[in-house]
Amino acid sequence: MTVETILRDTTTQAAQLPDVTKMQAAAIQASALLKVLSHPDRLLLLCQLSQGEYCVSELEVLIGLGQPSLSQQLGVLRQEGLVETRRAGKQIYYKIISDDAMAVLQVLYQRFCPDEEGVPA
Amino acid sequence: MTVETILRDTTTQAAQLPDVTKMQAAAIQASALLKVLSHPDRLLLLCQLSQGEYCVSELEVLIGLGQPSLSQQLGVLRQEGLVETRRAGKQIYYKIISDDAMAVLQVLYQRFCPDEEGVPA
DNA sequence: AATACAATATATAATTTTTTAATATATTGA
DNA sequence: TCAATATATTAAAAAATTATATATTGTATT
Repeated sequence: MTVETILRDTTTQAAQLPDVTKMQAAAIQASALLKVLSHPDRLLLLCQLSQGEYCVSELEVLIGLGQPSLSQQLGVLRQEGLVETRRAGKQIYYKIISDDAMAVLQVLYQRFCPDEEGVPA
Repeated sequence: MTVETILRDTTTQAAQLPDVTKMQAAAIQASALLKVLSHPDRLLLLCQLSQGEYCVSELEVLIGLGQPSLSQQLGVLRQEGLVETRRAGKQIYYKIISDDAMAVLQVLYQRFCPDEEGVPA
């Protein structure tokens, strides 16, 4: 089956698709973001950070990762431009600065973190 | 810094977070989905499939992947339960059956595929 | 029914990349 | 000098990539 056959066939939506080159460029960008998120520890880190700023030692306790591993994963998030740091004395605080990441996190939260009723008083 | 210190500190939101175990389980599930999506060819395939059903030979032309590689990536999508197949004669048609995947794709589309004005007549 | 071809899937293997994890060391600030 | 964090190193393991070959299933033809 040739491209022409497909494009000629008005019963498919192929003729109305955005052109493949642009889609490829977008797919490369998007998949790079997803790759960063597709790691359980990093994703958990971002979930935590989606709720506010935390310093490394707090994250270490909350996530349960050793310090070097944690710093390494935070380094990945920094390199990819998903988070930003702020120093306060000895501590370094991290927060999310990527809207794209936040948008994906929100969908994941809706889909994978079912609302639970708070424990009634 | 201890867990107790963090949880005692009402200035953080830590005390109100869902417990870490549940978050971890969700993170593992979610990151598994993201991992499947975090591959440019597979993501492009899913973008295409988000617009309807296509058979392998159509995808081969549209995505520009060789047949064995394409079948292999489709196999990954099948194994992960993201797509379903239907045989029609010699062709095998694929479509997306994962709502989770569709939800993520939709966000990606909004974020990475800027609306273009259609070519005016 | 026997043959041949088309569409798709699977297997194999070689190569290269990534990941992971542990340990050590460096940097910066109090 | 200690606490908090980052970086470097390295060994080991796991994954991805690509190419090629082969198997399966269905259709068409004789």
